[in-house]
Amino acid sequence: MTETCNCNNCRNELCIRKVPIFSTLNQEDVGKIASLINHRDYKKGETILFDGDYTDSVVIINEGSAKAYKNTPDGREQILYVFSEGDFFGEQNLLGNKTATFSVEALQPVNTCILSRGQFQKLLYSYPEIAVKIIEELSGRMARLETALQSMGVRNVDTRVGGILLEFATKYSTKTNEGTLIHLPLSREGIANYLGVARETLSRKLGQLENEGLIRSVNNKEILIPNMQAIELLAGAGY
Amino acid sequence: MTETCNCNNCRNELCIRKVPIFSTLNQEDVGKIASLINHRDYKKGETILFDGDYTDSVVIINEGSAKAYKNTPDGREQILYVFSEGDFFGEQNLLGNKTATFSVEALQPVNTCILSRGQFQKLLYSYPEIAVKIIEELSGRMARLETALQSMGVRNVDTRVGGILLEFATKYSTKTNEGTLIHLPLSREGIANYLGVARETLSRKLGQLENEGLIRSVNNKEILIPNMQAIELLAGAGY
DNA sequence: CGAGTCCTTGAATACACTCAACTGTGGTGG
DNA sequence: CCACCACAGTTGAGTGTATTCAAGGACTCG
Repeated sequence: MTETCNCNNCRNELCIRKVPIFSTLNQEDVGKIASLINHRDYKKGETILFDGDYTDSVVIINEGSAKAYKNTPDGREQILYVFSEGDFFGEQNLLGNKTATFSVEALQPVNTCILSRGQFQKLLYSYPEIAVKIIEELSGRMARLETALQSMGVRNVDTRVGGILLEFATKYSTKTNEGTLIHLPLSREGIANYLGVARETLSRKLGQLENEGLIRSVNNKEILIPNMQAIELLAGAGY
Repeated sequence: MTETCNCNNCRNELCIRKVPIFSTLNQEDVGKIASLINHRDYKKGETILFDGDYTDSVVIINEGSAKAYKNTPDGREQILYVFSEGDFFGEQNLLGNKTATFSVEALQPVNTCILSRGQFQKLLYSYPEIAVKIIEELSGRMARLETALQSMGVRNVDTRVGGILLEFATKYSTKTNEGTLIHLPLSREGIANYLGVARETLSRKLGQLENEGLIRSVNNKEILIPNMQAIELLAGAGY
């Protein structure tokens, strides 16, 4: 049980090790939990969870990334989260027989670890530290939502674009000698749906920022930021 | 310890009994926790927590209501939550030495129960069911935030106004023979800051809804909704 | 290389915002 | 008890900015 090999159990251990909420567990406990895990793969564009569906499992992203979104009454799609390795969802069903409050769709090929509600519940009672980790994780996620809500309230769209560049810079960037290179997790349309603006508006704003020299659009998946402070100023102080 | 009286401990027990997260505890445990609690009162308009301040305590609203908000870069105030009896905040500081991510201001005279971070942490490890309750509570709060975010993404302001009327109707209303009477927890300006629109815009929209017969503004603190389904339609389907 | 999808650019429109004046309301003090 | 003041809310007019609709350009993937 404690040796590394290619059996399902050990593959599952690798899966668990990636997830922050299990980071406090010792090897033995990891092994126990590993045996409870199921896996499922999804292709890019496939829907992992449908808004409104009943579900009784907690899903952990083991590999790849996914977007969580709600469809608005006026036919748009409001993106709420971009999940990547180690993120989980479905915890809202922990107690009652609740239905999903958003849809989740794979942005890339995704591999998931699945725990049933019952198993997950038992874990929480056996390992209070996991519950605390989850509270910590949820708190962080709420802080992000709160910031997003604040941002949506800002009239000035430039500020909001700056805000999302900052957010992406902290999560999806590498440093180069030309500046910070952001690897966009979403398409332009996706970013627009995350910001809650029209695709075209985002396009115009990014074009404008490029003209002003604040960003350099390397390709559709990468944006280079020569001077991060200028973006911070944009996001913070507005115009 | 288990007898009802007017001593501080027993007053604290009453306080605990109001809070859903402690609802699973037996009398003895309630007594133990009661001895850990401190109290503090706030006048209407007083700030209970300042955004950015360091704080090491979890605050539970025992009586009254309060708004949680962030100031936006463009000088507005974006309301995130309306807390009332039994709600708590400060749990984001559970683990690290974090600072507050929003301000909280009393909307009415408020009485709070205060637990220090250390005490609260111990509770979580001693009573896993409290942790589970908190996860449940946070999940609910996240669902609300997610819905709010979705709502903010909707262009049509009528829809958003309808949405907030529905939300208030579920939390702050009484049934009368004329329809559903909503007791507004916020002023017009507050509602506007909750929706992320200008005060004047909200005023116009409410006036319009009143002309159409969908609502009746009884006074600045109460709105009567004769036909709730019409509001649901407004919030759901847009125009 | 071609088809489809995603992205950009342009022009016109609509909608909420801003600024400003006015009305109502609640509270204080003479 | 009424006059006054401060504040919250409403209403009006004009402006700005993002949206919409439409067309053209540029990727990406087979």
